[in-house]
Amino acid sequence: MSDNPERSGPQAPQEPSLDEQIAAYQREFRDLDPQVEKVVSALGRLNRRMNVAYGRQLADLGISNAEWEVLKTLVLAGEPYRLGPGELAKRLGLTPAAMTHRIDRMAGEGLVTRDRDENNRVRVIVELTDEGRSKWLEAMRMATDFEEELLQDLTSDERGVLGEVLIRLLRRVELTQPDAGGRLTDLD
Amino acid sequence: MSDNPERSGPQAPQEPSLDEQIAAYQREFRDLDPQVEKVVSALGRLNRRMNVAYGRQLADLGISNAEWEVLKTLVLAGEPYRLGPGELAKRLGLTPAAMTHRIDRMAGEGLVTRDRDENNRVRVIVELTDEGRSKWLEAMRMATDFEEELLQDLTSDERGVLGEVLIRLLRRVELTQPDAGGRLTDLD
DNA sequence: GGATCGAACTTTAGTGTTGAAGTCTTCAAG
DNA sequence: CTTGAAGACTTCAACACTAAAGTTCGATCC
Repeated sequence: MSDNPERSGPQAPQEPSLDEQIAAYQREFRDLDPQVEKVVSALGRLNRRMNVAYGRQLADLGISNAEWEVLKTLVLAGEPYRLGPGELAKRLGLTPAAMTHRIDRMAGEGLVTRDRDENNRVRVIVELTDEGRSKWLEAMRMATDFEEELLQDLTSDERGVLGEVLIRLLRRVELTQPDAGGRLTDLD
Repeated sequence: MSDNPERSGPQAPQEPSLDEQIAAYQREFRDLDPQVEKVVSALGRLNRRMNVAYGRQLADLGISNAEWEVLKTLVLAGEPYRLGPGELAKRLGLTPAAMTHRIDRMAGEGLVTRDRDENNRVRVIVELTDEGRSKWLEAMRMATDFEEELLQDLTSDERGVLGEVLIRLLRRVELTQPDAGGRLTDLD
């Protein structure tokens, strides 16, 4: 029972402590495995906190979480950092309509350009600008610094094990919930 | 660099495999620790997948992720399952305005009631109905079944360790990002 | 070579959220 | 008692997203 993760909004929710919450669940719902609940709750809570943190840092750079996602996707596509709106929408899990508007904004801010494909005038090509790429770089530096800091208390062994366990869980979810064609889907 | 978690929407994004993604990041960004990146990416991806799964199951019950959050919060408040809109908004991390509308809907669906406090007519009391409570119960059963299934490949030891590690990370985030008054904030 | 189908994107209508302004009640002064 | 100030919620305007309808270009068929 994880909270809605889509909220990387302004303020973090003010919630009871994890232990209090689990105790409350046990009170209201008899057959609850506290160990499972602890893992699931911590996972969700951690994620929400991290997203609030990312959102703040990105805001300092003058970009939104949504824009950051688009920049990331274009960079991951590799040189020459071009994708069509439809492809972007698919990779981001958005509708094409939402993509149109998001690209409008980002083109207005100079983060990307939007042009007709000369070879096929139905298609549109979205391309990262130099400014977009350097914003991505700045954001990436902030993100990796934050992530290093987050994991600083874990030994290298612990990090390795944690990564492996999470990937096992990810595989399990993808088995249970065949969404994305069976590939391990993105996360960062 | 986690994706925006607030999207528990309809379709999961179609992303490259985790390994492909990390390889691409290393190509574009030299000083990246693959181990850290793996943990962070898996964490975010897992969370998004889980939220899509929750969203689907809740949709089968006829409630949205947003409604589920409200039901959870009221149940966690304990008997008599009453809270004001302001308090609900705080616990859910929403603005009071959003809360007003959400309560409108849910009251219309019979999941909660909304009444003026007789002792202080400025205040409003939102109370879970029997229907709301039973929806919560159904959802809770589905959620816990899903969570058991998710963790089925992990031994009890592994679950315990995973929970502890996640809580350490949660503490670290809360140190770094003083949002919620220093308490371990909610997650499920 | 004109009609039809399909693909790729945009536009429109409806929903949900935020931030700011507004309303109503209570409490405290004068 | 009436004025002022604060608190709790609601309303309003703006924005972002979804689902569905619309537009435009390209390819295929006859």
